[in-house]
Amino acid sequence: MLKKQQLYQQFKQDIQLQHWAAGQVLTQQQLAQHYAVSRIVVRDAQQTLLSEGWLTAHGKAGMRVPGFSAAEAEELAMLRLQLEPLALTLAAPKLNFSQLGLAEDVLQQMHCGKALPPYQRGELNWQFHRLLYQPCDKPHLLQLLDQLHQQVSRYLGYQEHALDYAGTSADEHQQLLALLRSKDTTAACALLTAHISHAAALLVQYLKNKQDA
Amino acid sequence: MLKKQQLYQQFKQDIQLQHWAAGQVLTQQQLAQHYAVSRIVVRDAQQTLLSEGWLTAHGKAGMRVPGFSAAEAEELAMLRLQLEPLALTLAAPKLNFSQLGLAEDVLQQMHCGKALPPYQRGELNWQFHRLLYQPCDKPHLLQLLDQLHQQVSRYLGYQEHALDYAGTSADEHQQLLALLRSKDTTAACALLTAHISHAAALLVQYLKNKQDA
DNA sequence: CTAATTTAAAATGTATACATTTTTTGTCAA
DNA sequence: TTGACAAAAAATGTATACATTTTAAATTAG
Repeated sequence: MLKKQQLYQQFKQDIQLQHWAAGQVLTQQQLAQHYAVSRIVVRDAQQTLLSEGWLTAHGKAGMRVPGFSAAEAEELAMLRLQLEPLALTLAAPKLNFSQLGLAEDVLQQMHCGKALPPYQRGELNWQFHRLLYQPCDKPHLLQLLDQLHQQVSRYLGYQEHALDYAGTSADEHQQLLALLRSKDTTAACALLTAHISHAAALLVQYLKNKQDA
Repeated sequence: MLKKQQLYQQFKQDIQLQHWAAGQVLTQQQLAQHYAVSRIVVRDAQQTLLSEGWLTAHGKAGMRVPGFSAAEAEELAMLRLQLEPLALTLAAPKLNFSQLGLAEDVLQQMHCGKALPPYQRGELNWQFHRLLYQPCDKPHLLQLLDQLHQQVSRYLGYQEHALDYAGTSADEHQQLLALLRSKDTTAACALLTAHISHAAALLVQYLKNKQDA
């Protein structure tokens, strides 16, 4: 596999697991040495991670590991609420049973085996949602959603530790599939909206508490 | 100035002016030679342009200059309509007169001097809108909008040649400012929606005609 | 002691050279 | 002729070396 991609994944995962502290400033050389690759490889991965929000620019030299805030979590939820129901509305009429089957497979992977690491859980969760939106056939919309979920997944470490949300989330996912199978697009979108709001509210609440302490 | 940024701007502009034909496949070496820089510089610019949609991937080697389609123009308009009124709603209450003044300055630059090249006209147009949205204080929303307008600006060459829209557009911009000055957020959003729809409809119509011919 | 300027160190930008992968070309057998 | 396979060409990935820019430190003037 390409070193650039290896580093990209490893580094992203390390940020999510908070092996690099929020606020810390990192240099290309530091990372090149730490991960035992040349600076070129770091530069390539860096640019991608910057554009995806896993890193933020820090003056002209260095990149900063971004922190977490309730305000940001709230904004991301707002944007999801603005775009995901739209995607589902467009996609629902075109969803066939084989696609719903794929989504169900992902769901099973997600909830049967216990104790998945956060990055894997987040990956599967987005795979599930993505499969439902895919048939909307709007590449730019799907790309924006991919980006948003990159951001959201930064917070998944928190959700994992703080919230006992897995059970409710599983139920909501199953209900969503049932509504889509019965072609009740309106109800599916309403449920999706509630699903996103619910998850976001818990996360925001947790972050606010943590902020006070 | 950094060569990477020089190349980034020059190349983007060349694509917009269709000096590189849509569908054409370009290699790093080709571009490095053509623009007289090293491949490293091309790689850096390439990655940015890929993530912004000015180029698309083409297998494992080479990058393709993307084409234009009515469907894509329609999708971009849909996304603008979904996000820009939201941004304006959030920003309008916080807009002060000095900010509105800045916007008016941009408008003057845009419509007084005649015959601006397309990339400059597009830049100013987005500067105007961006100034109005800025106070919403939602970095991710603003970032998504920046991206969307990168895409839209790819089409600006067409708008320039095909549509005699400048007059109407100028009027709508002035009206929008007036409504914002009088703190009529609702009306401003309605006008913004009409403004985006109007411009998009003309562009889509033009592209559909061209597609038939 | 503060602030400004100079100097050294460190970090990033860029070019070149080499390695690996991918694409194309050409050959041969069915 | 067609298709599979092998070899050559071309393109991208990666490392190293050097240039430029940026940051930090040190020095000196006020």
